[in-house]
Amino acid sequence: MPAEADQAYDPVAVEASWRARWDREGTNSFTLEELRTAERPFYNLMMFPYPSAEGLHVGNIYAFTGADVFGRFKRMQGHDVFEPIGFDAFGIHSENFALKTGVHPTELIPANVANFRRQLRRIGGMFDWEHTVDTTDPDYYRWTQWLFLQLFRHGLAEQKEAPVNWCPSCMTVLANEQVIVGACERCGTGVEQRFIRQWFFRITEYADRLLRNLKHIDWSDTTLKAQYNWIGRSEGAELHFPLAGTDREPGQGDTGDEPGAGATRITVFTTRPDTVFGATYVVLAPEHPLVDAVTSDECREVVGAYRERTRAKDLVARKKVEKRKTGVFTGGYCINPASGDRIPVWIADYVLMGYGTGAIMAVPGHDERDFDFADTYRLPIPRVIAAPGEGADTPLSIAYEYPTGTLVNSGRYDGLSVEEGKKAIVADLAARGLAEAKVVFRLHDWCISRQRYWGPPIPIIHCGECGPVPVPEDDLPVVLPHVEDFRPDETGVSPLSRVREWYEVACPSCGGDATRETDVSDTFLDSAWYFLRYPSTDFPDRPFDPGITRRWLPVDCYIGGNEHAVLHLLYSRFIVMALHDMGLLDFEEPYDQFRAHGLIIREGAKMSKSKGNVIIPDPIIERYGADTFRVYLMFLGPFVEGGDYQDQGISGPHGFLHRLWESVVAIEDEAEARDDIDPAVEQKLHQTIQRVTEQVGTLRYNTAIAAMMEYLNAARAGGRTPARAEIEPLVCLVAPFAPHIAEELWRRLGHEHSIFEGANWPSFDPARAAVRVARVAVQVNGRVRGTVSAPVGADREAVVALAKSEPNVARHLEGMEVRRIIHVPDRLLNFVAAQAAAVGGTSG
RNA sequence: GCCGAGGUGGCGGAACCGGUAGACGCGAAGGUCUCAAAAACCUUUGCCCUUGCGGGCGUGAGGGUUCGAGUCCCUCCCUCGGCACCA
Repeated sequence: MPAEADQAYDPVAVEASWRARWDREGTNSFTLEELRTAERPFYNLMMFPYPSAEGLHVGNIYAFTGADVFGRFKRMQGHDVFEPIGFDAFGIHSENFALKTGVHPTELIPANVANFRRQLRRIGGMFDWEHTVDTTDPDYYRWTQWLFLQLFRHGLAEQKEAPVNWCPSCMTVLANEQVIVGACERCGTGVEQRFIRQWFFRITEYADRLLRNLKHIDWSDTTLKAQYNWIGRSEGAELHFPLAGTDREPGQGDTGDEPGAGATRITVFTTRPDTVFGATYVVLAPEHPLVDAVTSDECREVVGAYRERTRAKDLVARKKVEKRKTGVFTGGYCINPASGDRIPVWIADYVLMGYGTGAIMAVPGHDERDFDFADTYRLPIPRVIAAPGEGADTPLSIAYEYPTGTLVNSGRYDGLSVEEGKKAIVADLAARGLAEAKVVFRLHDWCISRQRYWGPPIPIIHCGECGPVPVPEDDLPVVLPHVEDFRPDETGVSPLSRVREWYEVACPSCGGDATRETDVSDTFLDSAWYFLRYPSTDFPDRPFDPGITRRWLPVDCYIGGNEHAVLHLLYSRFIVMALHDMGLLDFEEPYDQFRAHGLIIREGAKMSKSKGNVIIPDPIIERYGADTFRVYLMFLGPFVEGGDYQDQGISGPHGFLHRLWESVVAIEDEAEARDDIDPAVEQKLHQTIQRVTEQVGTLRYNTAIAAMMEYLNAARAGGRTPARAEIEPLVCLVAPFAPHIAEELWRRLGHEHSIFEGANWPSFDPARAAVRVARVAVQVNGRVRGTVSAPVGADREAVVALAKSEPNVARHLEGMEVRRIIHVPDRLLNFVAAQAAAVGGTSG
């Protein structure tokens, strides 16, 4: 019946017609009723993209295809798979683009989103277009602002002073990525640090729980490790070093270590209190509040200059490792609480105010950075830990940092192990009020303030009388006002504060004159809860519906890039944990399973716009079709590791789909099943179903595709036409990878419904997959000398007999004495043999 | 510097739990079909020696354990990704 033209595989036509049918029939979308009643809900999430002007990047397509394959696979196994997509459209890139091209983000973003939607449809993702999210939509960010208010109410949002990168020429705050070797990326002016008041979420309160929960979530190993290291729990102690005056005036000791004039001691944090006898000086961060108090008059000028220089460094430079450490002596001294020695106080920019107490005790003998510093400034480097085989006087040529050994030069603690020393010293100092055991985390609080335009305004009103007052929830959203030119001006105030009718408001609490917060929030806040919104987009009056949320969350499978291994994933875990504690969610981890995918490179090189080697998907899809493109992307390497896109390689998958098409077309008109199923092909089919099922389930897509290719090759070997029962299951196996062609072939095989409606994933019969004859490798002294075929499970004697009758094996055993026989059933037989002893003499 | 991942044919990559290294695909060579081209199909393809049978070598380098190592252990080299001098 089909016309001649209908017989040839035309991917573009097939794909267009099936996309239309999916839309028409709502194949991939849920109604509210369906969301409420789905019996086997499976929430398949992927990281939503930033809709750039360049269009969908292959990296995005790679990630989405891999996630979509998994979703379709689950669906064919009978799950109700919800697979939403959205747009993470706020942020710095739109602002930059706008400043460069003059296109306002409010025009740019809708155009980009429209283009992304077109491209996303084209790649054949199973997206539910009835449930999408756009973070710049006031109907979305209204709830982002609501979320801020919940955190504020529960004491998890607070204002603190914090440093930012400031470009004095652009008069604006820069992100770390906008600072290029200490200069502004736009104008090249040197960047400096400024301290400004900003909003923080107190994620550190959750540090311990965020760390503990890592033990029971099913995530990629690398991602778990990254989170573990990022949170960075370290056990140690705070030690107090009483001030001891300057060179001129001796100090007097009392208590209290509050920063400022009255303070009389420096508190440091250390993980190695056992090395305290080796602390020969103390270093303060240049910003430390005690610097003024300890600095002597002689040193004041030098110290002031050094602090100036530090301030002039940008945040990126501060954190970079420099070989040569710098610092200056303050002229002040303090007392080592363990040894009682009077030791100098320095300041140096390798000590950061943001970590621990902003002060360290320097133990040059046992810390590499302190060693370098002491070496540079000729400070003493005593040894206080001896490794096995070393003594108290063994010279140190480098810092000995290993946490094992014995204490030396440490008074009455000599001879204790590192562990014992830690305990004893902290206990004794604590008894004298000079120490407390403490756990610190390297995780900082989450700064969500952005001094920018393109983001959701933070819903706070500042009132002279009442302080910061939350915007009443009924007044949400606080709509971002349209500012045509949001460039900063000489006034140095935020662009939002120039919109007076927006900026000036009555205080919701007292009614007096007040002003709105002009910072917008971090885009990481937008993405910290978007997965809660997707299934509830049908509800305009609540962020997430409790019933729907209970049915669909937590997310069953989340696939995304490891570039978000830390921040995004950690922040969303924190938000969910906080909402859980507020009683708004009944789970505390958002993602049951997370898998990080790899990166895709091209012809061995990283893709970048500047190199001009970026893959542009549209022409490839036009030429080969989305199905071929998808199969190729999944074939070129293990999904979790990424792979190398080689332009010519796509012809392999293309040919495969062609052959599959031809095999179906060759039999589609046949009335009923032919009877010529080849037993060998049948066996291979069952093996293939087994392999593909296992491998797709564990994201080993490349080998799953290889197995399918191998099977099709076998079914068509010698020009044979596969029978219907041989080819139909393959159509199903291919479907998650190449959904359009699978639908078309499924229809041609006589099925009315979509291949994705109903549990069409084929099952295999282990009995039919079982191998009956094994090929056993025969070795003589570990070298393969032949192969024999033996029935599966054949015993040692039988295999030995077969092996010995193999001529080449027999030849190698001639004149040898077999000492041992290793038999690995169904795999291998190894004769361990030596030259028979009897033969004397030599031979050439 | 630290953390993480990884080094296998001309190329991308396979290889269960230590058991025939190189599946699958690209590329290359030869062939079939065709007026021709494309597509498709068939054969060969790790390197070296050999007409053939067969043999030797071979998974970044060097050692080790083992009947047997791409896989386990030690030392070293290189590549990629991430980063925060975190005390």
